[in-house]
Amino acid sequence: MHSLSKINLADTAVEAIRTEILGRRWAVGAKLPNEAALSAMLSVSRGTVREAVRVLVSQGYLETRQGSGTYVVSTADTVRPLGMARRAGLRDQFEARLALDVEAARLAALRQTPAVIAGLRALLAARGPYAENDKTDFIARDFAFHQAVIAASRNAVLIGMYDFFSTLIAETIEATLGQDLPEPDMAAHVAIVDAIESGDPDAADAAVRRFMAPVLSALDRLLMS
Amino acid sequence: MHSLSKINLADTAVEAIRTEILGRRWAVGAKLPNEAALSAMLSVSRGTVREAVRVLVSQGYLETRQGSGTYVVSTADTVRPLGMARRAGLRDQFEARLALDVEAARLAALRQTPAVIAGLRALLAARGPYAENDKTDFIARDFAFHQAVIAASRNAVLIGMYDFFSTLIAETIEATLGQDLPEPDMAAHVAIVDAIESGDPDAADAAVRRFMAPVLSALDRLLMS
DNA sequence: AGTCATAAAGTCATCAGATGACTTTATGAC
DNA sequence: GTCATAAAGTCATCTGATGACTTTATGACT
Repeated sequence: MHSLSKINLADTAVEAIRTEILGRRWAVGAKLPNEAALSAMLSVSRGTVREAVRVLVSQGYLETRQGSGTYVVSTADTVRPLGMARRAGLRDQFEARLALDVEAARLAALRQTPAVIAGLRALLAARGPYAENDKTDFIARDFAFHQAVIAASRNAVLIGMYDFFSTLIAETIEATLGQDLPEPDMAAHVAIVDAIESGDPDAADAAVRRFMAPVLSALDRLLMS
Repeated sequence: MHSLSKINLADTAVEAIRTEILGRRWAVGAKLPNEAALSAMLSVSRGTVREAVRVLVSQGYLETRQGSGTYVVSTADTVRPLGMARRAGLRDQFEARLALDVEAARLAALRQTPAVIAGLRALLAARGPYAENDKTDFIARDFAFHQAVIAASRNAVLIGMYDFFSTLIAETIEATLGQDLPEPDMAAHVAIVDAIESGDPDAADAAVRRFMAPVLSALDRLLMS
């Protein structure tokens, strides 16, 4: 329970600047005071200001142009959403991933081609049934299949976010559950591909939800106990 | 089209370290070399190493403990997903937000209470019909309603991500479209609340999709031209 | 031997100053 | 009025130093 009492200067500077941006006091397109001025305003060294600014650049708020200055490029908060996701409960994380999964499957159905379907079936064949002895590899092959389903949506945003949530969920399970969740059988996997191939987004939607339902139930039981 | 030729040292350092983490060469829980060693390994100054490390801390990969060292805490890539979202097309952004919107509405239906429904209707009443003269305020009130719908899902991840995408989409429209998208009428808004109140997730799902369909069509027409 | 306070070493946090690279603005000749 | 050039402004990076905090080693004491 680390309260906010022990916070370092650079993070304080980040929050101070972020607050100015989110409060629209430095609007999009505006130029920030130079490093020396910020240093004086925040009463920290220039090095600390640079660390803070670089963090905000990496988060998409600012842009620095050597020789010119530092500018606000966006007020969209990229950090809170996924930072929040990191600290959220497993149930919330699953629900978010399911949202992406379902929408990706719908789009995949609308945009499916024979080549993509063939690729999915090939991945499913390579995945094979579960075997106790090569658990790590099996998980990797299984993940490759699911990634390919998302990729079939041809939506870069969904693809990127799905990757993030998958990794995050794996880590959260490792850290909090200490137990595996049930893995749907081959028939459930095939049903998703079939639904996408049919070109019917509602069918794809339903297939994914049927796929995930038992996993969510198992999760709820584990979180109860 | 800014190629990778002109990249600064700190970003290079960030990528170098991130690659090590993502490649599992520094596993979760592992301790990184100290700043002086990293400085030598990457052939950059300690200050530059600190900027890189702080970026990775802000992205959730690392954790620094004063007096102890720097440790890997996660391999989940938080920066690519939303960074990708930022550079993605408006269509992709809309589809991602729709995914969140639909799932949130489903959960809201499952978890609805009379108090929440009353709150939604109050927001809708306060929002009122569109009036040309107070466009800015109207948009704020409209956004407050939609936020409340998402909040009714009681899923922190969905709430955070929805905020992000809403801001992002607004900025992308401003930057690329230079034209507003059609705003669904009051009936469409009421339909969402009614569906949530009914407690039927499928109805809520459908209401949101009906709500968004004309907006997406208009977007496609604009992107075509 | 075991315990425990203390010292020492290791590491991050922060500051100060300096130089280089790049961009923007001002200057002045033509 | 145009345009090459100089000057000023600003970020990028390096070097060196000090402080704060944590971990480990030491050694006295029981």
